[in-house]
Amino acid sequence: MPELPEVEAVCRKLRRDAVGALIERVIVYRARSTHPQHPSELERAAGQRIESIERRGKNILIHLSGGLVLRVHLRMTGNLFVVPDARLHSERVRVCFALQDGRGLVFEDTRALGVINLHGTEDLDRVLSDIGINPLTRAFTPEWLVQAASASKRPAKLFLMDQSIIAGVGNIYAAEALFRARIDPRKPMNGIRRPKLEALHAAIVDILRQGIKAAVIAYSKPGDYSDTRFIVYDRKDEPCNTCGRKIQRIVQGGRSTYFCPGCQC
DNA sequence: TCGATCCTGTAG
DNA sequence: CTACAGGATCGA
Repeated sequence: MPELPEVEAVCRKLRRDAVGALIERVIVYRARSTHPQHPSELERAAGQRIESIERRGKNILIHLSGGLVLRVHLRMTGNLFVVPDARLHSERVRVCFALQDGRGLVFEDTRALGVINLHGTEDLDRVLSDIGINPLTRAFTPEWLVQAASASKRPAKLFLMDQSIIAGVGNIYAAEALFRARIDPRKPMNGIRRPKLEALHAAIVDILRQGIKAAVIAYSKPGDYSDTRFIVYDRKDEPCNTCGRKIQRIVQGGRSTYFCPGCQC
């Protein structure tokens, strides 16, 4: 489920629902979800108030009183939201923060690959020191991308998905941005010419912004948010909207890459 | 730079 | 049954 746009949607909802709430009790149902910390570490959040919500790439940072920060990574199937009654939630909930008003902030995660940790402000910086540029800030310019590209000979798709370069782009939006910019996902980054990189820059920003809009709407409704269709992602053997050739699926870095062999060459 | 690994669920 | 899933980390 979550790449930058979906994580951003989760954060916006939490700002509305969770900020100001007092954490009364922490219940860890699945010890490994706090890896590498011991579940008891999380219990230090009890008695603290939720002051603000921040997003760094795909990380959700919940700033608490007392200088503590909860860091949540949703990985593949995680979700984080407030339920009206802390005692009533699904069996997929790995951690529950019981709030003083009776509600619950729950970390739900079907595949249980997600992680939730508690940090002091010092070691938070250390944990996040490897995070790349925020593609939705003014620092992310075409010039920045040209520079970064010149320093990497990795295939374009893997470059985009590297969280230490650009923070937040994942498998779907990488594929979509490359299609929009008509770049072959296998092409070494340092071999892509400036006009293409400028197009890629615009595509990344556009697609993420549009993704946030869609995700905010999807997350505001109950139920299923996986009904969105994409231009190339998950469209193996379907005809390209632009040229009609069949979308191809290849594997890069152990992940599926979808692209149009006609448009992206 | 691979491949395995952490997990559960769904589609074919 | 197998393949694959919107992520990241680890060791070879």
